[in-house]
Amino acid sequence: MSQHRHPGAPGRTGAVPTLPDLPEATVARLPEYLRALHALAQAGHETVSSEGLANAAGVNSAKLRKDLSHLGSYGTRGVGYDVALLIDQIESVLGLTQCRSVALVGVGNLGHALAGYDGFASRGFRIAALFDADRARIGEEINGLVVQHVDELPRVAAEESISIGVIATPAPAAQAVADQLVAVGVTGILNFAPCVLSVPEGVDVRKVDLAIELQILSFHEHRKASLTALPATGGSGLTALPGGLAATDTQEAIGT
Amino acid sequence: MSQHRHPGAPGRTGAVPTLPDLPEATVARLPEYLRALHALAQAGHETVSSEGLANAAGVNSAKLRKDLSHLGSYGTRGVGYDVALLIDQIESVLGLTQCRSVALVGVGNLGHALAGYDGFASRGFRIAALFDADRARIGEEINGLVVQHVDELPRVAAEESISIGVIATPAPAAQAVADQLVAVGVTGILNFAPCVLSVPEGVDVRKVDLAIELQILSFHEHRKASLTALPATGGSGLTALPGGLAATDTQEAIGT
DNA sequence: CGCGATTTGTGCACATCTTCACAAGCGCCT
DNA sequence: AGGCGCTTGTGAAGATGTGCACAAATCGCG
Repeated sequence: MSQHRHPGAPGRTGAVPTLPDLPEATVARLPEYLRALHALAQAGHETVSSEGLANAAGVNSAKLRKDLSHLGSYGTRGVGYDVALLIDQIESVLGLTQCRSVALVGVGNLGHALAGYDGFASRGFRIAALFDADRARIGEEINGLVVQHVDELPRVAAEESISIGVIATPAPAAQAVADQLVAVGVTGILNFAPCVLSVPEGVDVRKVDLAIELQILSFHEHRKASLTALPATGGSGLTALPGGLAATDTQEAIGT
Repeated sequence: MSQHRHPGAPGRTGAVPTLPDLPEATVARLPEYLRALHALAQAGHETVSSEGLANAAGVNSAKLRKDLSHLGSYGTRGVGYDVALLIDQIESVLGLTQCRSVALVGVGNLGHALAGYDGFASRGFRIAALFDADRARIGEEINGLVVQHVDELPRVAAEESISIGVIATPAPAAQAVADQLVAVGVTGILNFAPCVLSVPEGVDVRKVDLAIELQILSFHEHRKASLTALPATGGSGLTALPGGLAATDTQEAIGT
């Protein structure tokens, strides 16, 4: 809305002509479907039913069909979905047809691991540059990339268009880094620092906090322990209903 | 629904006696509140208003009040919440009053980083043991812990109670590791491997997939690019509604 | 002691997400 | 060609989550 700084090639997009206005919950699951589809393709499947794909992705088949229906009708009744076609469609919707460049800021413990993680490259992301604020770390080479000072960010961003920034710094430094990323036109940030970031409108921030995930697990452990410790609470008729443990984006009890 | 807590249990002032049956969305936010509260306590605040805490945690104040109301009434109208009391309450609900032991399986690139991550210890989790299947890695010492073969898991689990297992192995090995963890009684698993795990009922699995987060960001980038590239679509009535960019668990546009 | 300023806790309406159940469509077999 | 079994796509209902707006409660002050 305010700043449209398009990187270079506007061109006409050969892919999806409409803006499908997907539900966020669906968007969050599409990458999982994509991974499952790639695995199926690898295994030689040409088509897959909603049941089969849902199984591979760890979701309900009805949910999967509804999700896919939002992209259009790319299945064949009585047969299933064409694996290759569906892969193309989902990649197109997710914008993975072009390789996106990622800037990683903070090459500490976690940053190191992220820089070496090959799961990024294998899914269409290229780590374009590594930055750190610590002068002692500058010049270090990780996975073929040389760590640069974070002040170099504007220069690097001018050379190649960075579409996503990853923050793997300590929490106190994260806000300043976010500001710098925004300043060079980055509108998508993946934040591993345990803190809240303030960004202007139009910039997306996704947060991954490893300790939070553990604490959520801890809650469920705590609750399960309490349940087993209370054999007969005086209350209601239903005691331990088996299906009641499922969590929101937690897979549970997918029996063999 | 309304569970009233009798304060009249003399001498029985331990941790929460009731099972509050919290909404999952609330549980997922409690750790964030906890982090914000610790920061406030560090800064010397004794009390905080819902507005202030909501701001520090990056959420709506109404949502925060509703979340906290599920734990009981621990605020004072006209004043706010007692920071120290609220910390105790949330930690109690999350089961963080006892230090939980974590077993980490897979000390590759990511596992190394996790083993060295101090954000775990600072929030009540202790990495109790490191495992790997690769014989070449066994014996390596990371952060004061020696990497053991994953087959040692039963022995170690017998010595100290492991409540949570973290899987940081390559995807093909993850299911086998999960099975081994379940076999020794682990009922909470944090999975970093990009695959779906099958576990028996009663075992919680939370998944963190770094590439998926990037792909979700990619979608939003793609969509924003499409929006700016299409000034006037001839078709439907609604074109670009400005408030439609917010994502589910994505913070966006928290203005100054 | 009462009053106003302030803030919590919550009922209610709205939005989003999930799940069920079934009609419509497709291919295969006879 | 026609019927039959299978699978998709979707309307509707239910579940869950969100946000507004306001009554109830508390403190400080005159």
